[in-house]
This record gives sequence, structure tokens and C-alpha cells, in this order.
Amino acid sequence: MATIRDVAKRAGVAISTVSLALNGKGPISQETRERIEQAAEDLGYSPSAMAQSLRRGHNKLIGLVLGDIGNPFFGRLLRNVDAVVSQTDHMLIVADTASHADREILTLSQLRRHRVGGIIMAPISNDPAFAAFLRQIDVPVVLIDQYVDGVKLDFVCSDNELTTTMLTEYLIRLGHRRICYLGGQPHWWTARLRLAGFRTAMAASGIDVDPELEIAADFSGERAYDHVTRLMSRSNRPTAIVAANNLMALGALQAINDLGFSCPEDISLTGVDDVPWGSVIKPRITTVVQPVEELAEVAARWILERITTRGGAAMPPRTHVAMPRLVIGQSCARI
Amino acid sequence: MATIRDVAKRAGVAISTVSLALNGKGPISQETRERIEQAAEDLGYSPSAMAQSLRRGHNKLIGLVLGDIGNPFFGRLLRNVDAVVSQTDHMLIVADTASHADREILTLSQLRRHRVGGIIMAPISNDPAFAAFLRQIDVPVVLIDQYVDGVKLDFVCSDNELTTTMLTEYLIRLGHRRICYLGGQPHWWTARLRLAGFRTAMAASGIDVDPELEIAADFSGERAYDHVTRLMSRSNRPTAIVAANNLMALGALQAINDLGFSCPEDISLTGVDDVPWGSVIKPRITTVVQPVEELAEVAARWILERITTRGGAAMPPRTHVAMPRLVIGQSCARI
DNA sequence: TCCTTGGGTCGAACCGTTTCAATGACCAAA
DNA sequence: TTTGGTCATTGAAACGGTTCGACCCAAGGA
Repeated sequence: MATIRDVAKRAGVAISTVSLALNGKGPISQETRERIEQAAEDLGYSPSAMAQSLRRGHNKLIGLVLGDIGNPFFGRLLRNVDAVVSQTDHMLIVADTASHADREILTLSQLRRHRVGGIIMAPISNDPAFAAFLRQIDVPVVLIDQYVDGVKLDFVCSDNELTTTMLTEYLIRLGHRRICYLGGQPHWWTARLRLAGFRTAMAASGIDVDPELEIAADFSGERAYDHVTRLMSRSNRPTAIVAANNLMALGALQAINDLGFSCPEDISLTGVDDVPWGSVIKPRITTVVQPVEELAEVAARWILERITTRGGAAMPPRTHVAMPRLVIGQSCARI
Repeated sequence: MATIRDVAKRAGVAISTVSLALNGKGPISQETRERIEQAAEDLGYSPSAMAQSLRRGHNKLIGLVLGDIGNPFFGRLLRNVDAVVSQTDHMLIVADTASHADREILTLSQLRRHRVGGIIMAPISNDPAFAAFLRQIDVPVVLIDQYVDGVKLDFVCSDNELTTTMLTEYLIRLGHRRICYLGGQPHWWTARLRLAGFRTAMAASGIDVDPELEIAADFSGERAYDHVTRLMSRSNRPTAIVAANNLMALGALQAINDLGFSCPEDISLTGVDDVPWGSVIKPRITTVVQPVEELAEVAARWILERITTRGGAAMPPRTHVAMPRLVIGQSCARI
């Protein structure tokens, strides 16, 4: 691959002249400039971003760490982040930890080795060791979706508590009292908030929560399926379910169907987060959707700010909370 | 960020000694080695991948260019490619062209500037200019999913013709004769093959194809929705639809539902490619799925081979055709 | 005629590594 | 005592760029 030296030789000038000319910097004569451009063209020369970055002291790469790119929520996130950063000539190094919490520190270290300017991350881990690691890392990091307790970093999320509050209030308005909450394990940051949102709404209406109906699953469809199967076989069934994410809502729906019940006639169902092509799922699930585009855009803008503005890395951390939106489907009945 | 120089200073040795010690190369005394490792640890030193690559002459980055990461097919592709390449310490620079054909050349040039070792690409463009560009690029490229006419590159795909042949034969076995084909525009390589697959199956059974039932949509759900809406309002409706991808199948299903028809009672429906959580879509669509994992793994292995083995870049191009699998749902009726 | 000015070009240092030939210390063999 | 051979360590070159001070030369002013 042609180097700047080859171009210089071919144009019969010094390499510094080539650099100046190609970057439109020094006072280069029209004639020399044209000769250099011609030589570069002939050789198919394009400057090595690596070498440039080494000299400049920073490159135009941004790390994006996700737990599961297979989940369309993160696919859309990636697309929208890329759309923003690519406008400033940055590129994304994407790493999928495959939901493996112990790969996260490794992945971040690897990105640091590559000297990325910043990292956007939707973390899975939420333990003190990981927090300690994040606290000492010397690369700007923007967290997205999930928070890590005990760190002071930029954070972009939607109002998690509000998601379940909206759903629960909606169900209560429809006359439901015996509502089951299908949540995630409490070490997940979002799981705790969504549970709180459920309790808030119930308390506000003066309804006592049956502890047996407050289930801590694990955000996966399979576990949700099992729990709902058990739930529906009991005598004292709930009249409605609030699932804390999209996978669990789908798992619940499948369990309901497989047992021969139907939704919303036998039981109402709501979920958090959009399902791709949710519109063709029958019944269309009433859901609170997070504005992925907004989350992605803010995260991308923030990381770029920290990278490109002088002293940006030292700015105090900010938090952006996006407003979720209730999308009513046909999965809830009035009782 | 600490450099090798800082480590050397702190350990009181030359930088070459640090390099040797940290890479376990030279004959370094136990005592010096420990002192160096301690110093590196203290300073949080990790070698700059950029500088290493500059020296070594190649880096451990691979480009992945996709048209639409929002489509879960590509999300799974990304995840599986990453799983393979990350085992050899490589990382992926992912670029989403947002289905913008004219961004593809730009994106590839950008990756070349970053001196990626190789590129895996699911192209959109298929014109002579793009082919010419690919022919002269001096980075190993593996095409995946879509072919570009007139280039000699590694190519990984599934048997596109077979996908639609399998579906069509299945419908014919169920007694269907008046079958509508919902395809993509013919400049797409896969669209041409899938159309051919449909025609092959029809011809093999001696059924004449009504030209009006051979629709060239654009692989999007919206256009498919419109076409099927029009189709279903006519008197002489088909009894079955073969949709050439997943988005169009869902668009078709939605149109069918919205018009008050039901599937499979009023019309049978089949599609190509899996739909995430397709199991909760009622009816479950009979579909031919491409083995994404296999495609991803082969593409990843091939690009790694070209990068890491001596003379790998000069190997003659190979083609891998994966076998699709028929997954029968409840969207087709016997007539 | 000499000095200044500035446009155009160049040489060299530098970014953070790796690698290789060279150096020095030490010891065994002659 | 000299020679030869390990072993441990070092200095310098190289990778491909950018940048800055220095240089040369022609034109303009004193």
C-alpha cells in the first residue's frame, strides 16, 4: 500500500510538502499541489489513519459495548449511534459480550488498548468490582440503558420507574386489582426501578400487593414462560400481568396461549419495550416503548462532546432521562 | 496515559527491556521482569494497539459493512461474526450504510484508511461502478448474503434459489395452484435467484404463472402491505403467497389481517428467513430459514484465513452455499 | 547596494511500539 | 593472563504520518 513517501518521490517533493498539500495547510503553489494530488491519485494513496492518530494523539474510533446485539432493541441503538458519530468521521468498534458479565472488563480493556476516544456501553454487570473498574478507567464512558451503582458517569436512559407505573395505572383504570408483576432480578438496575414503579402505582390506588404475585424472573422469555405457566394453573389467578420487558411479555403470552387460555379474555397482559413487528402479534400487546432513537442520539452526542471539546473529559457527569410512551394494543380487557 | 517510556523510567531500565519483558521474549532476569511488571501495573500501562500495529504493519481490526443493522438477520450475523473473530483477539469496526448504496464506496474507503486487515460486507449496490471499485481494492473482502456481479471475491450465502423452490413445492403439495410471488427488485442478486426458484418449482409442476401474480416489491414490509392489500381486494385472489423475505411476509400478514381476512383460512402465506420471536406470531408463518450462524462463521473464518495465513490474500476466491431449512408453521392450508 | 519581508519548500523531531545488532559483565577453558 | 561464550541489557532504526523552525530566493523599501 502506497505511503506518503511514495507520493513524495513520484511528485519529486519532500514528504512534508505532500502532507501540507494534501491537508490544505501550508502555502503551496498551485502547480506543486496539482502534481502531488495527481501522484496520490495515481498511487491510490490514502493516509494511514493509524499513523495519523499516533502522531495526533487520538484516533477517531468509539467503542460500543452491548450485551446482546441479537436483541433488536440494541440493533436499533447501534444503527442510530452510528448515524450520529459517522457524521463527524468517527467509526464504531462494536463488541458483543454475549451477556457474559465477566467479559465486560476484558472488552473495555481491549478498547482502551485500541485507544478509542470514548466508549458507549449498555452494561450487564452491576457489582462493586465492576464499578471500581469503571471508576479508574481513563477513557470517557457513557452508560446507556442500565446504570452501574457507585460510578459517576454520563448516563442515558428512559424513565424506568414511569414505564411500569404507566402500565399499572392503565390496568387499574380498567378495573384490575389483582395484578401480577413479572420483573427481573434485583441486581439489575432497571429491574429495581421498574418494580418500584409498579409498587408506586399500586400504593397510590391503595391496593395491597400479594407478595406471591411479585415475581423476580430474569428478563428472559423462558423463565417468564415457566412462571406464568405455574401462575395460570393456580386457583387464585391474577387478572392482569405487568411484564418488565419485551422478552418476558412474549414468554408470558406464549404460556397463556399454550395453556389454552386467551388474552385478553382470560387475562390482560402488558409489557415494556417495543417488539419488532409487534403489530402482527395477536393480540397486539399494550406496551410502554422507550425512545431508542433519542437514547442513541443523546449518548452519541455526549460521547462526541467529551472527545472533541477541550476539557470535555473533565465535565461533570450528566444524566438524561427520556420519556417512555404508552402504546395501547388489544391485550388488556376492562373488568 | 502511561507509555512504555514511563514504565521504563519507573523500573529503571531501557524501553527495549520493557518491551521484551512484557512480551516474554528476551532472556530477562527474573528480578528485572518482576520490577517491570510491577511498574506497568502501578501505572496502569497497556500498550497502544495503534503503535504496535504501525510497527507490525497490520492491525487486528476487521470491517463489517451492513445495510441495515435494525434487521435482526444482520444483528445475529454481527453477533456470530464477532464471536468468531474475538477469539483471535480481533475486533470489529461496524458500519451501517442505512441502505444507502452510495455510501458503500465511501465506507469501504474509510475502512481502508483505518488499515483494517479485511472486510466482511453484505452489499446493497450491484452496479458496474461498484464492481470496479471492489475489483481494485487492496484489502481482502468477503461478501455475504448478496453477490456483486463481475467481481471475484469470497462469497458466503445460502442457496437462494432453493429457498423459494422449497416453499413453492410445499404449497403445491398442499394443492395450491394460484400462487402469488412477492419478490424484490431484480437488481438485487438474491431477488433474481429467489424469483428463479419460484419459477422452477412452478414449471416443474407444469403450472402456468399468472404474470400479475409475480410482484416485484422492494423487500420492505410497507410495499408488501400495499401490494397485498391491492391483491386481496380483487376478485380473482390467489390462494397462497410466497414472500421472498421476512419483512414482506409480515407486511403481507398484516395486510391480510387488516382487511378482515384470516390466514390460513382465506389465504396461505410463506416467507423466507426467520422472524425474531416468530413463535408468538399467530399463525406461525411457514418459512425457510437461512442458517445465519453458519454464514457468519464461515465468513469470519475465511476473512481470518486471508488475514493471518501467509499468502492468504492471494488465495483463489471461494464460495460457500449453505442449505436453508424449511420450518413448517400454521400459515398454510390444504385446499 | 544592502536589508527586510514573505512565499514556497525542506529537514528533522516526534508519536509509541518492536526488533536487532552491539555492549558489557562474568565465568570457564586454554 | 588471554580468549571465547553466555546472559542480561541497551541504543538505534523503523513503521507512516504531522508540524515547526530553518532555509532559499525574489521582490520591495531605505
